[in-house]
Amino acid sequence: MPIITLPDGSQKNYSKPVTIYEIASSIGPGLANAAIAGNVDGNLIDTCIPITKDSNIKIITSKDKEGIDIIRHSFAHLVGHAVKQLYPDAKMAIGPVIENGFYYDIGYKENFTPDDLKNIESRIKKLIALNYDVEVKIVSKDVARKIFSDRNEIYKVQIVDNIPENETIKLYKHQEYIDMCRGPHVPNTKHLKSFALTKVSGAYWRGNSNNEMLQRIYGTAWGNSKELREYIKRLEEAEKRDHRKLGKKYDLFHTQEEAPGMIFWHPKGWSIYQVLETYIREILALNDYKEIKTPQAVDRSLWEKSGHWDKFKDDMFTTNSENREYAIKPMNCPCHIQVFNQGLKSYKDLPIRLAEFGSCHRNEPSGALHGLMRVRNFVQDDAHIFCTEEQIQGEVDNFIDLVFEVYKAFGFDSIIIKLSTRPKNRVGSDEIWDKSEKALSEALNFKKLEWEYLPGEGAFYGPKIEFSLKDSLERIWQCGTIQVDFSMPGRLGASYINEKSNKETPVMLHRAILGSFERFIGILIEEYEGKFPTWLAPIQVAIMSLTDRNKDLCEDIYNLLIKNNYRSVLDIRNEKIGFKIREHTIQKIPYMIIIGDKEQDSNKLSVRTREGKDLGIMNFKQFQNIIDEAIIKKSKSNSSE
RNA sequence: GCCCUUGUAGCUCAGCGGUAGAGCACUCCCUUGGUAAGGGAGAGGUCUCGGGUUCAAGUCCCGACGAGGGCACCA
Repeated sequence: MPIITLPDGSQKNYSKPVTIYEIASSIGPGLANAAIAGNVDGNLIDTCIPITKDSNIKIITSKDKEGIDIIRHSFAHLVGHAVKQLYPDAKMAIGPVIENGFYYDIGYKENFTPDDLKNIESRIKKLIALNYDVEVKIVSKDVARKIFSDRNEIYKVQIVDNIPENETIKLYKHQEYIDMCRGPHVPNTKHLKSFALTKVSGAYWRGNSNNEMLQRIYGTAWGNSKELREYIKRLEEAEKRDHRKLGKKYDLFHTQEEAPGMIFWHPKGWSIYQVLETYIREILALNDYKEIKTPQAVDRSLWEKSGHWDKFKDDMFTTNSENREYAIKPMNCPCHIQVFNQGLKSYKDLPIRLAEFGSCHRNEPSGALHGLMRVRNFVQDDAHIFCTEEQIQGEVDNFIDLVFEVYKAFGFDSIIIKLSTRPKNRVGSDEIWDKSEKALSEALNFKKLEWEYLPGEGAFYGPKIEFSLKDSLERIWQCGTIQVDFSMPGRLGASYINEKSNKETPVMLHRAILGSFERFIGILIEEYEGKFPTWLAPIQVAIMSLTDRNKDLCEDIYNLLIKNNYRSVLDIRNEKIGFKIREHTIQKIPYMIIIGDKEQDSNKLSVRTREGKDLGIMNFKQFQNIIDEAIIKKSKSNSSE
């Protein structure tokens, strides 16, 4: 005889098993009508499943986060219902919930187009309007297999076959359509209102590119139409921050057909790049790194020894000269070991930290290229630390601090940390991998950081910690990294003399703070929406004349600015001051100096910020104090705010 | 690499079988104006490239290349 405890602590006694729907009805018809599912002692269940024992329950509606996810999941089933009506030969595979929506993977003889999407969408609307009940049925594996094989649902049969033998299967019946799911699902399609099918794409069955490609239909769904509108609005706003759009708008860089995946940096974009490089160079010096420079193309024999030729031959650009084959370097590590190998090293020399702003080329698949984020030629703020085993922990600790220090300077607060462990395709013994993975996980735990494992995603020579950042559309990009490598130094003959006068192989730590300059700048553009903090801004000051009478003084001040290393632009065009201010504001130039007769007579400057704030009239020295403070603070907004 | 979409003036886009269009930017002229767009005139395009269909192709079809969204990949 179940005693049901509600979230407010009140209890209800039932003389027989009771369903969520019945409990909701006993509270009120409104709640019964809104009930999507129930949370029973932490587990979500359908509204029609009888509760047999004493439980704490909560009625889930579309106002709950879980409710929205259930709605999204049920929408996936509706895609199935609609698709099977329109395309009876379609074979449904999987239809999970994702962030903000859902998708369904479908096998079909033809590929779906946006027109198909429209048809499916309008059919879904018709089905919703029927307000039909969704029926739940719990069956055995054998029954489920029979149902799906009778219906020629080959993917569902495969999924059934992968479910453990003694488990039961829940079927959800949407009129003539039957789907399989852990559930719960909405009890009636009346709960399904605000949705849109957003895109079609191909997706490999079971995520394996050796398998056939299925059609994936993506959708978004929300508790009400307001939430849906807000979501679409958010997407549109995010798209405006796209670094590829802003790169054009602010004249930072471009790409063109002749060099896919490689960047033509324009003066303004290159200015950002150089400020970053200078900053990182300061950081390296403060942390006892030595900067080096190594060759761009190296004979294939070195890549054979390092293991790259074996693992990444097709992903390297190669070139020939006088019967020798060279690879354009895809990484700097083998070259750094060559530098280390020059001259005999003592344990007293370690750790040796060799840094390079190394330009690397990787022949990435064409479909992977993405603006500045994924390119074929990029420059890493790369370094390799040669050390003893005992020194690993300390070096990793210090590096993690360094990454946080640098990311903080850019205002990044949500850094995603993952530890990628041994992949299938790897070099080195299991013992070495155990040791390397442990070193990294212990360092993370020591720092009390939130992180998670990424099994099998490590580099072929060692595990890695990844520090990732999100772009404006919430896509995650790996930036910083530190990787433990017990293999490559040995393969390439690196050694030092230890305390007992014996030759020993050093451990090598691969590490990068920004990752690639290209990707990091891409993230920065989106993070700042083109409104770069003064220290990074490609143009820091615009100086403009009010009338032609003020041109000469403007030129003088412009020269004074550039002699003091302020990145400046002179605007003495015959245009109204409002027009000039508008243009430079749109270009997000932090400071604007206006010179008219008033300023000329008093030998002062009128200063305005890109935020529209009038800083008033001041002399050059006073302006310098203001801008210097902003530059030193690296702050996101002008110091005047 | 795979699936869908897409490629017109410097930029953003319209045109979708019948002599290439708009806005902004650009050039010139007038205007010298005090804090987010003053006015006028002009110049600017083998419509990504290569085939094909047609009396006629940015416009329809095929292919290549690039780009966008996914998938796979990401040392």
